[in-house]
Amino acid sequence: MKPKGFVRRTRQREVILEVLRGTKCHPTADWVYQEVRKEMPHVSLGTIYRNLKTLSEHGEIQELAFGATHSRFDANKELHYHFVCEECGLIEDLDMPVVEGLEEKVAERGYEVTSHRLEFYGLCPDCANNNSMGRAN
Amino acid sequence: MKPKGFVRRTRQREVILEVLRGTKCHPTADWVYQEVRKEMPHVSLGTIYRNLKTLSEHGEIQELAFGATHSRFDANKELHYHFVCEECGLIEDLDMPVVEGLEEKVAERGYEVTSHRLEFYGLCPDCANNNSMGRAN
DNA sequence: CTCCAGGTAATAATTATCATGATCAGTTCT
DNA sequence: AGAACTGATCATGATAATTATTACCTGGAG
Repeated sequence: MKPKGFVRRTRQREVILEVLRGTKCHPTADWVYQEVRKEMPHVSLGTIYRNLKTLSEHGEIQELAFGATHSRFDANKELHYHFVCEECGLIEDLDMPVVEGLEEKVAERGYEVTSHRLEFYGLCPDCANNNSMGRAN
Repeated sequence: MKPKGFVRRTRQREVILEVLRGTKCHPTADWVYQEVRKEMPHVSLGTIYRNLKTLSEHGEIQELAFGATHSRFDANKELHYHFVCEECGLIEDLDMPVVEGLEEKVAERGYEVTSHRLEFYGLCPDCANNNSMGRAN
């Protein structure tokens, strides 16, 4: 969140952004690593982590922490909400409008609000069906 | 979330719950460990983790992941929202009412919603003041 | 006789380190 | 002006180190 001076323009940064923008899923650092390697077999995992952090500090992408285990990244800079399926782990963007007036309500309590996050948990349409009839696994 | 058979009632589990219920902050596993050790110097960190997981699976506590680094736990079982200060790391419960109709809106899209999470990010009242006048650090 | 605690070893994700190589703004040469 | 040179810095790749968490196993309590 703190744009430090200048960001040098490098090939690996470009590829990482490309990869992120080219997917609708919300990949982990390792997934990005595997993808970038297809185009650039010698990238280092450290470079992936370093750039993902840099990019999110500069607001080019969002870093999301759903489980505690690993972060996920999203090239969609706009504020939007997510659904997390507790069965299959799917994470999807929700095409619902941003709830208005939320941040104002919190600001009234003395906080200086810069953003908010909203996530829903449950079963995605697929898992909901498979579960209602006899057991998926 | 899946109550498996029976939970044996042990002293360490009691102390862990006591500790969690006796704080308004949202401690990490390690913090809980330190606290429990004051009363029970021989607890194992593994026991802390095992019980925190068991307790949250049984709905006695909530497990929260704010940053990606480590989980935090909350003895408050009721649905409520949080504020995270990006300056000092403070995490606080917000005493604002649960937003109605949210989960229904998502359910209309085919999902089976069981819960949701809402978090606000920004500066807490203290940090907001220190920052507006000349620099805290 | 099952479940749980302690202790330790093992994983998994992420971050730090460090020598080498790439990138950039300015300067000189033509 | 524009091409080539230069030094300062920032980024990369490879690996080691941390950190948080989980797995394993043996013995003991309910």
